[in-house]
Amino acid sequence: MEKFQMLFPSSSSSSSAHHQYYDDDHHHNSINFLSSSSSPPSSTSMNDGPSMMTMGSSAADHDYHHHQISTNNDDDHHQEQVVTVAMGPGAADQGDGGKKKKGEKKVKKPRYAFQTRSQVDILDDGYRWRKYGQKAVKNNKFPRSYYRCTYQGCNVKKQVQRLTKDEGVVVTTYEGAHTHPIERPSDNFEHILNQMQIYTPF
DNA sequence: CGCCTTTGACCGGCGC
DNA sequence: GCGCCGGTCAAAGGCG
Repeated sequence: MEKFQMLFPSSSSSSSAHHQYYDDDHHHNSINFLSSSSSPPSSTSMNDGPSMMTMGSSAADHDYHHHQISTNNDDDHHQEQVVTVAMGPGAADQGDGGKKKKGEKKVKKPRYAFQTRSQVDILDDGYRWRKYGQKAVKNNKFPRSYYRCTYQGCNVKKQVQRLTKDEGVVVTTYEGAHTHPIERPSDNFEHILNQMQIYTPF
């Protein structure tokens, strides 16, 4: 998959983005915002990379944690304000997303990944998610969780995984884009997500 | 009672 | 062809 590093619009200068990342597989027009020298992308394949995150609803409500976006690269810096975003070609999901009906070729769906520093795995983005799986990940002691948006007709999926090396870092990978309004207004994390979508060439 | 998590089984792709 | 591996299904139970 392709990965890009993007700096969240923390407010001020967004101009200094020079991309040092590249997209692995397919280069489609995507965005890479990189700020400051961040580390190299997750070195290897997706094994250590993406994980699933939950944006669940009820669980996270009671106690909020502030998640700050940061970069991790399991090596050096784990406290930058950079987000790694993987973006693919536009859309993806809904029409055939991952499921192929007879004779259809599988289509790669774009994935959007970012890392956050948070004590809880579950970030609430305002959508409702239902967990449908959990698997152990190689090289990681923490399992990866798989979630799906419960909105009817919305096939957006999400994965969340915590890094072994830096327990404070949670990697969230989204697959597809929501085509319906957010069900529950939450904190401004939602806005960040929205901006990501704006940047996306859909 | 409805919605959600849990968990092992299952499946398709890929490498050997 | 077999086994690994990442991803998904579905039954059963939990919780508000």
